[in-house]
Amino acid sequence: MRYRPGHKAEVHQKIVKDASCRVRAEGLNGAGVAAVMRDAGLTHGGFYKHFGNKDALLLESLREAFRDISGKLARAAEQSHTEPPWKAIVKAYLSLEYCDHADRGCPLTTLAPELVRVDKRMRGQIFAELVNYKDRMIPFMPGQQTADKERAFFSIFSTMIGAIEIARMLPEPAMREKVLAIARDFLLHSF
Amino acid sequence: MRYRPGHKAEVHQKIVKDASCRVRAEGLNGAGVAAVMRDAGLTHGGFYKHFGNKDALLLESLREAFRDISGKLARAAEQSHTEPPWKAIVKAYLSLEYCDHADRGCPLTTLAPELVRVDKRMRGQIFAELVNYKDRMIPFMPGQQTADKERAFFSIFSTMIGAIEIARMLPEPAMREKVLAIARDFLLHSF
DNA sequence: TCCGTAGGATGACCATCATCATCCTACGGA
DNA sequence: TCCGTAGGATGATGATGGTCATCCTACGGA
Repeated sequence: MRYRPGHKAEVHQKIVKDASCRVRAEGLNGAGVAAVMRDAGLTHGGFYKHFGNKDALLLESLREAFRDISGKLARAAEQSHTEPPWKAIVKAYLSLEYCDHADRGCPLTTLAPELVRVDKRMRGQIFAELVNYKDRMIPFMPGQQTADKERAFFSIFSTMIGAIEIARMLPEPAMREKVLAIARDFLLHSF
Repeated sequence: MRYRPGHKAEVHQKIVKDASCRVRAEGLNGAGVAAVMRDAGLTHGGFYKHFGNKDALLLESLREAFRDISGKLARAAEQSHTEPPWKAIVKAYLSLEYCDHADRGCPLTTLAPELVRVDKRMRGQIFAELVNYKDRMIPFMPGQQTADKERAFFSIFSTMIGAIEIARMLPEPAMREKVLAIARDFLLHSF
């Protein structure tokens, strides 16, 4: 073989990671085949040696995005010893950092409305990722019983997603930070 | 002239209304020139007799969408005599009706992430629409001073937008209604 | 009656994009 | 040394979509 073993897997992972950023930064069809391959230093033609079709890449890059953000949030929650884990998650999620760098943040804040419109086959897979995300966050949520935690999850994440989306529409950092702060205060005093 | 006076204005309005539904239902590039003109019973060629370019239509259809939803919400608020107006708004916004018919609902729930990515020129115009929307809703918000009402606006609308987006990703009506109910209860007991 | 014109239709152009057939190349095994 | 092949490159194809030049048509005014 021309390349050492494992090389293809590495390239594959690089493509997926790049695509997961692109898709979060520019939307579902910001991750065109040519653009994604260029990011990886390749040309568009080799794409189909790695993926059956574009949807396959889309699904993998979404999975990567969910894995990425849920990992980051879980880490923030676990490293917080002075306050409840859910508060650490709220503070991390509603930071200017994630607001201004969509490509590192939660895919729901950039893609939720678009994900509703993909074809049914893939919507099932995406739904599974969402359930996964929720299950990964539930242990950190406030409340005693699982039902309480689940209610908290939906309330908290709804607010955070909406707040980030509104903030991103505002032209000045100070305005964005203000909206984020309002949502943070609202949530932190609500449970 | 071939048509009675006012005919062109009527057709123009019809195109804009159709586009405002299409854009909410299928995203910014679901409102292609050909599709929008077909909706109006015309062919794609006549488009440029009505609009300078596609962005002009986009802007007009967004304006129409904001006008549409803020009118509906204001009406709901004003017709509510047994409860505070903001509660009527929350119940209307978080109804299965608007959840399942994106084309009649708030453009932010379908378009917010996409609007962040349009070119800078138009982003300014869109920001103005957002401010307009807020100013139209502020009088109905809970709180004494304007600052309180503004904080309430951002908290309430963040939660509502996020809740609708999450609900729309769920495959079954019962699941969607559950998420909407959670967000409703959360908001209605928060102010 | 007939001409000018507004509103719309036809058709073409160009760009972008997903997809894929085909070609190229350099390494490992024989 | 040399051949088979995996990984990637080139380039073509068809679809879609925005844009616009040009054509068509029927009404109002003279």
